[in-house]
Amino acid sequence: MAMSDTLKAISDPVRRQILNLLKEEPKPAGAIAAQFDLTAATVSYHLKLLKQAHLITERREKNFIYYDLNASVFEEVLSWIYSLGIGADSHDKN
Amino acid sequence: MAMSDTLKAISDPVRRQILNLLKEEPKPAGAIAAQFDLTAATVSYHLKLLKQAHLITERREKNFIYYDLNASVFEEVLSWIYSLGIGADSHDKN
DNA sequence: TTTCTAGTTAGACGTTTGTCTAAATAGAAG
DNA sequence: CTTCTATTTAGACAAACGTCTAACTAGAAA
Repeated sequence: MAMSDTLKAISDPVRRQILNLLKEEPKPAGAIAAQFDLTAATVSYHLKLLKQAHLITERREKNFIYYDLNASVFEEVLSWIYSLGIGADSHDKN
Repeated sequence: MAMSDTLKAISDPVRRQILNLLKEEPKPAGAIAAQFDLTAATVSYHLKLLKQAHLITERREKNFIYYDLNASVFEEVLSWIYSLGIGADSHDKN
């Protein structure tokens, strides 16, 4: 179930771009929405799906809701991809 | 465009299972379809999407069409995931 | 050439998805 | 308390998706 949710979540380009935006630091919903030619409601819908997939977490501060990336859920996806036998390229952290 | 196609393709559980089936060796469409409670037409539809995403290749032999896994297209996906800053776990080939 | 076999293509149909507008909520500020 | 700000929720809707049945195609076999 978990991996299915993760892959469904990142199958949409808007949601992938949201993750890219959160790579550096947490951002409030408004700042995220400002990067797209979409209504705040639509971006909120995408944030909800990312949250349900545990790819982001939220934290309230003043009037703002900050969203933060949680890339750890990708572990399962990586394991699956590698189980298929990936090419000889190196994607490790060294 | 390429990564989008890849992620869209693997967002469906049937298509992921097809890739799992092809991990060991190429298989004809009929043998693949036999693993699912779906019509041959439906499985053919999934094979077409996987083929368009270059996740599989096909080769005709006698009356059969053999499908073979091409996991190399995952490279781009892996690069993106790692660019998000993944956890400390090791997924390399050593 | 006719027929059989493996698989695809076409068309229909219900479900899911992504988007919008309008209304609602939570909390900050006055 | 009232109002303003940031964001979500509800409802509607078109487009995309996954599935089926029926018809078609490519090639093997007889």
